[in-house]
Amino acid sequence: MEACNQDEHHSPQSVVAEPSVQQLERTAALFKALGDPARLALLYRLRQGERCVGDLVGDDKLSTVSARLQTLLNANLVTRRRDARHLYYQLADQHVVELFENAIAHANEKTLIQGD
Amino acid sequence: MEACNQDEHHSPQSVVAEPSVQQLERTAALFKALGDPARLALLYRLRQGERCVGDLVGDDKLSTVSARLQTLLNANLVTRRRDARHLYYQLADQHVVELFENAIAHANEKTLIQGD
DNA sequence: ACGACATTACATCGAATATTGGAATGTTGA
DNA sequence: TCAACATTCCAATATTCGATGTAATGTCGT
Repeated sequence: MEACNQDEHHSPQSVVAEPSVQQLERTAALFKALGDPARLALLYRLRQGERCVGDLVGDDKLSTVSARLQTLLNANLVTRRRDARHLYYQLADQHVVELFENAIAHANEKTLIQGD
Repeated sequence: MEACNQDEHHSPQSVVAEPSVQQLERTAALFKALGDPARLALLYRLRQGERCVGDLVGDDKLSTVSARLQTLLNANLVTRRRDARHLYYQLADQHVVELFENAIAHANEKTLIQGD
């Protein structure tokens, strides 16, 4: 069995320094939260500014949207503040937008061949 | 009910131009594939160069690792080439590394408070 | 073509996750 | 404090996902 070591370049560029198990888990959790079209759509709408839950309810149930926002909140992708009876959600930071756009770019790039 | 439009800044910066449903789905699929510690660990190991499946089997079953690689392949995160009986997997592009590192950075940044 | 080996494909099962209705919580204005 | 409203919490159900054993595929050397 074992017999195909390649070991090409020991690139010391782009150093992340051995991600720990915890780091991997956190990062995976972050990606997992991003891994749903409905949640991505929410994030996208939040790019235009903060919104309260009621504003974000489309055809979905309120509790559904609330749960999605909760997921994004747990992943630190959004923050929220209360104003009167409303809870306003907002993107956590510009970082998120970048991740988002990078991913869309990558996703498009890699699927050009297969036509849209 | 409906009554809390905010509409802050119509930021024309960072333009992704209305992601279509398909784009959202693809992007979500990409993130979903990244949303697992074991798969991230595989990607991390592939940063050092291409590896065949046998080399990547740790304590896990071969079929398990193969399935993970398949998931990454479907998401266009890795490519593979055949050499004799071995299939060598490789990161699809530098894009992937960037996404990965951005995410780790974000994940760390956002959890500093809670101690490691 | 045959036997050995590397890897994938399929089917299954248990675990994790999403959706949703309804009850509970918190906030406001009177 | 009470009524109305915005949102979350909880529990049940439905769906999706990951790990894995086994069968199948593909490749090599002879």
